[in-house]
Amino acid sequence: MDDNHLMFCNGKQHMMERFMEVCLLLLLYDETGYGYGLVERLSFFGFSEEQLNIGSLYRTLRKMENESLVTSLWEEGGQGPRRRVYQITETGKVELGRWIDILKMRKARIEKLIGVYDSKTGK
Amino acid sequence: MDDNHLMFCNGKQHMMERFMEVCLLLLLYDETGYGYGLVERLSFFGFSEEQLNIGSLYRTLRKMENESLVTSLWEEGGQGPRRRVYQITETGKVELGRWIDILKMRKARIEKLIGVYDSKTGK
DNA sequence: ATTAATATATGCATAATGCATATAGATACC
DNA sequence: GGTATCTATATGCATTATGCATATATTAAT
Repeated sequence: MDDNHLMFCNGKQHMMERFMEVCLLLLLYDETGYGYGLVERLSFFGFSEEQLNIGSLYRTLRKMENESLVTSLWEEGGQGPRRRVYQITETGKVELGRWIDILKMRKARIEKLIGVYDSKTGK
Repeated sequence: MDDNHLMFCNGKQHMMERFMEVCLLLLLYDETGYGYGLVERLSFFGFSEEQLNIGSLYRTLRKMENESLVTSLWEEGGQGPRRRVYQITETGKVELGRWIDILKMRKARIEKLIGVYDSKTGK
């Protein structure tokens, strides 16, 4: 069972975009980024480039801007198509901190569940 | 910040029902259960009884039955209103095993993300 | 010219999910 | 006997999440 398959259960994908949001906040924490370029940087967090839904990525970024977690501006004078460059806000950093707390709790709950599973299946 | 609050970010709740599904499969792994009674047993996995959406619980159980992960029958001769009692299927046990794999990977990704956060914020 | 790569964005359908509400039997209490 | 409460299951509605397909435009390569 490869990593890609592990993101699925019952033929459906689950809960990628919200985790993506946290990864994006973290990637933007200390440097700016633009949609297409963030694809590569997201792969570090387990989003394979083939599997990643680029439409979701753009929509997530715009939604985050709408919630004032990031700001964006069109890059000046680069070659190639224009890039919308995103920067995290203070609100975004606070939100990231909240997400970290949530993820720590979620991790604890997962560990608890796995512990029960192992005890029931004798592993 | 209490546990309840930790389930929220930006005023919205996230991703409870799918995790609930895995908890339900695990709770039904070695004994049967019915909706209302499972509320209490779910609290072990961090679902507080006040906060838990009972409507979601029933819908999740019916959906799981629809997917052949569990079967149900009306309990015979108990006192009080009738109970729809659920039992896990072999399919459900296989599905639970798949979910455990997914949760292990998700846990690893969370740990990775927290590691990066800590390194960026100097904790 | 045509194709491919880079780059951003929207439309549509389905699933997830909180909140409110409906239904109904059993029990307690006055 | 009537009423409130607890137990128990279920549905309707609105919003959000999310995959898939598609549209648009610039630049580079052939």
